[in-house]
Amino acid sequence: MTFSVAAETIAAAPVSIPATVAVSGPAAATEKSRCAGCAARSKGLCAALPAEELPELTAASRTINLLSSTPVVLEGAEADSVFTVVSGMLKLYKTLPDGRQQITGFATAGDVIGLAVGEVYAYTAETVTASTVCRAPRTTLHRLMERRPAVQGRLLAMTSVELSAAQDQILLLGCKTAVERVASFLLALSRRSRPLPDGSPSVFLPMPKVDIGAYLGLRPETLSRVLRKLEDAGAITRLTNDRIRLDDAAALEATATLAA
Amino acid sequence: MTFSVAAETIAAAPVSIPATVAVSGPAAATEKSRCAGCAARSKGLCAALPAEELPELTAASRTINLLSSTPVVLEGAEADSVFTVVSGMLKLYKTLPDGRQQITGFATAGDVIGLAVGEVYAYTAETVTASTVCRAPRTTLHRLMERRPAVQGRLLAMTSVELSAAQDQILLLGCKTAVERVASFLLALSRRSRPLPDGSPSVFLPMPKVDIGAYLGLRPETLSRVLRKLEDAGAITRLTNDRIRLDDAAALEATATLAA
DNA sequence: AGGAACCCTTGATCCAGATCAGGGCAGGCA
DNA sequence: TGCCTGCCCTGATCTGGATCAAGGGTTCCT
Repeated sequence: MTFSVAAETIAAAPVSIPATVAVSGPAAATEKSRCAGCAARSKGLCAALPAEELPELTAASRTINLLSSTPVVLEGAEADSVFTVVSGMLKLYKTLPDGRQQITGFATAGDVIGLAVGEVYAYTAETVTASTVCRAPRTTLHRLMERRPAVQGRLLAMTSVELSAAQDQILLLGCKTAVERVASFLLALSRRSRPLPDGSPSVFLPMPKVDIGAYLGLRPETLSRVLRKLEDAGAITRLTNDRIRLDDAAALEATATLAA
Repeated sequence: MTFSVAAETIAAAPVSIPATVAVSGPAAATEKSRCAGCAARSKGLCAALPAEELPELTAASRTINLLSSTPVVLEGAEADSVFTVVSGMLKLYKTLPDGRQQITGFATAGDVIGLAVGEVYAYTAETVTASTVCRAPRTTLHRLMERRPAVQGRLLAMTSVELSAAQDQILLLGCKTAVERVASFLLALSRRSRPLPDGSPSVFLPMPKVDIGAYLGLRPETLSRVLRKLEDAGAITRLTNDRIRLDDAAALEATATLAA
């Protein structure tokens, strides 16, 4: 069963899946174009859309509010929809038959989820925090791409950036030690988030430690020990469980052994 | 220094780089369109080109024959050209400051090398065997994409496939054991090569063992031990140093623990 | 308030694969 | 012909991170 069924039939959703909080689709969209006011309008694929395409997209898409730990797409399921993250955070992962999981990435506002090469999704996507996503049929995306080369160009650019990030992750997993992996991860995240009021860079880690470990190819125990070591060395401070301040970014850079 | 300089000025090439054997470009192309008869005409990006675009591409591109162990693009160098592999095999790798190398992939006929997100190449590409590649200016590719959406679509498709492969590699590096990695690698390669005359699948491994190790995140000693274990178990036979026959693909599938 | 279910952290021990070391073989060159 | 340089294989040992085990904190539910 794909999540989309649950999204549209809230009452019938199995209790094992946390309930959708709200859905707004064609029925709820009394305004001319819900997309025009969307928080993700200027991000991801939608940034490549001229205003005149919005009404059709509004008609074809649905905005879905999700609690945390809710699957959005399932690895191996028929890939009939694509999703844009409006807010929140999701984890994308692949699973081996015996249950081992590898997180391939985290998706935030503007990221597109569910693009598939073949007929089925290549990974599972699940919310880490309460999130809002926008679902559109795959066919709508294809039609938009045919009509608007800019959309295809934008998708190519986004895919290329993702590919580059995936190759960086291959380097991390294939070559780097535990400390190097964690330092690289913290620095990469800090580049995408704004610094604290006092100017020092920080990172927000809403996901459990076991997920960060599954992303970095480490066990949560190892992650915990590495963070402690970095904290003892004065490179970071753990402000709360989900917020880390980078006190010595230069030291982190040095231990991250970034690619030339 | 980028390789392109060496390619066009053979006599001036430093001796440390094995010499280019032959170059055919505008000066050598007396025929109407060299591209029309190219071995890679039906592959990769060129497959998306209508015949009427070929003369311009022929005029803008150069075919380059290379000995083995010759760099084609260098990580960090200005990304002014893109290359299509016509024949042979190249390895693509990233390097850490201390010299550790991670091979992110091997490129064969039809593969495109040198696409960059930013201004510089994200990896080094170097021939593993004697190879023929075709070089074109990045601007030519951009012009073709603007004029022919099909080219952009093909590039998007190729990039998406590469991204999917990269995510499989992330799963391999993050989760799998040494035996599982080697079994997955052999099976993946066997799917792309034709079986032996007797019908059994086989793989051709022209690259040194240390390169296969650098691709799988293993030391060559470990790779050697794993291959011996698989051979003792009757799953494979090492016919020559660079050719392995898969005697029991089902057993390999089982040990590869492929993703669901 | 009690307690159940998670997380996170730390300590002790284990092991898969890295590292170190040495020997054999094939191809290239003087 | 004989040396030399890579590459490959195998054995011995080491170690970084996994695994096993246990305690404490927080949140949510009853």
